[in-house]
Amino acid sequence: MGIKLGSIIPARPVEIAQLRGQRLAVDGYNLLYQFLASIRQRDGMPLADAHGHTTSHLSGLLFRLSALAAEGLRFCLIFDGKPHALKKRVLDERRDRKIKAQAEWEAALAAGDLVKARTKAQQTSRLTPEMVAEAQELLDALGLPWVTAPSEGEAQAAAMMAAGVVDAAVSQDFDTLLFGAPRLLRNLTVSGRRKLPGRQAWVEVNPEELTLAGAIEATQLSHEQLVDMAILMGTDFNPGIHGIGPKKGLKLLRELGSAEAALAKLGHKVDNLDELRQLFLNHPSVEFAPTWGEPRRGRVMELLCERHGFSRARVGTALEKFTQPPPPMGQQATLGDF
DNA sequence: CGAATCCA
DNA sequence: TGGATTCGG
Repeated sequence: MGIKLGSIIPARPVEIAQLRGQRLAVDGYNLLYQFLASIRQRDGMPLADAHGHTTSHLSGLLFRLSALAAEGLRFCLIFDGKPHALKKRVLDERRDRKIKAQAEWEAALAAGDLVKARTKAQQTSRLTPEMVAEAQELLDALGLPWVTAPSEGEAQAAAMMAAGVVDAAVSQDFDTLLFGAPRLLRNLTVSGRRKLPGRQAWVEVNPEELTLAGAIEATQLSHEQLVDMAILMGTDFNPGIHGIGPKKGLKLLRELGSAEAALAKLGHKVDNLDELRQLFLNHPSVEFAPTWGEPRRGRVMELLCERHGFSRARVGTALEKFTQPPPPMGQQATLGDF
């Protein structure tokens, strides 16, 4: 899930139109998980085909990527590889939360509380290897490149940006910046206003851009010091110091300059400090230069329509968006322009 | 979630 | 017509 850095790192809103022509490295699990959690029916069940196989992730992937491809954005998906042994604690916690949510979902359904049921159902979301494999098959059929990282996908995306083969990383997690990605896009969706499942409430979710340079300027900390601050707060690889969040973490690093100094002052010890630092500053990655191709209509139709019962008309409309030229730059044409 | 549809 | 609601699989 990553680190809570939203309060101390500046974000600037970006328009989709400003991203035309850019190559974006998307955190694949992050994206599929969001679809799996959010594309659900009122009782909380995900979309499924006639055989009961979940299709929310495929629906989300096709319609999100086609809508953004129509705006001229190009995507490369990055999937996590083998998690580091130190991530076990986080993964175990995640699994336990899902088991608990499963029971609460069933209880809410039995009590007839559909709103609560949906919320709990979302928390049970689990991406299976089959779902990931089918999403990758869809990407192949769409002509979109993807790569599996040796370990953390966010580090792979950062390395690809450094190599100049993509222009930005797309993820909800701030960790991407700690892995050294110069530029991170969050909330990259099509529509702005989003209704909360509860009741009469909406939230604005607009795409925003964060940069490592912006984080460094705002905090007056180096990249290495930002990593030290995160280690004090707790990361996916270490539990952190109880009571240290973004505010105190920033203050400590500003005043003392390093995790060692901060730990000494707090009377705490982190045995594997250097190993933790290296996980962010020198994470393994592979060389990968993405290339983009045309969608193979037959393959997409076979996968989505024949195998999973998607509407041929809806899939056809989505496919056209990959080949249609993007609208011209600048403000949208209105009737007044004619 | 995005697309399609509904309706003041 | 566009904001709210429902559908999709």
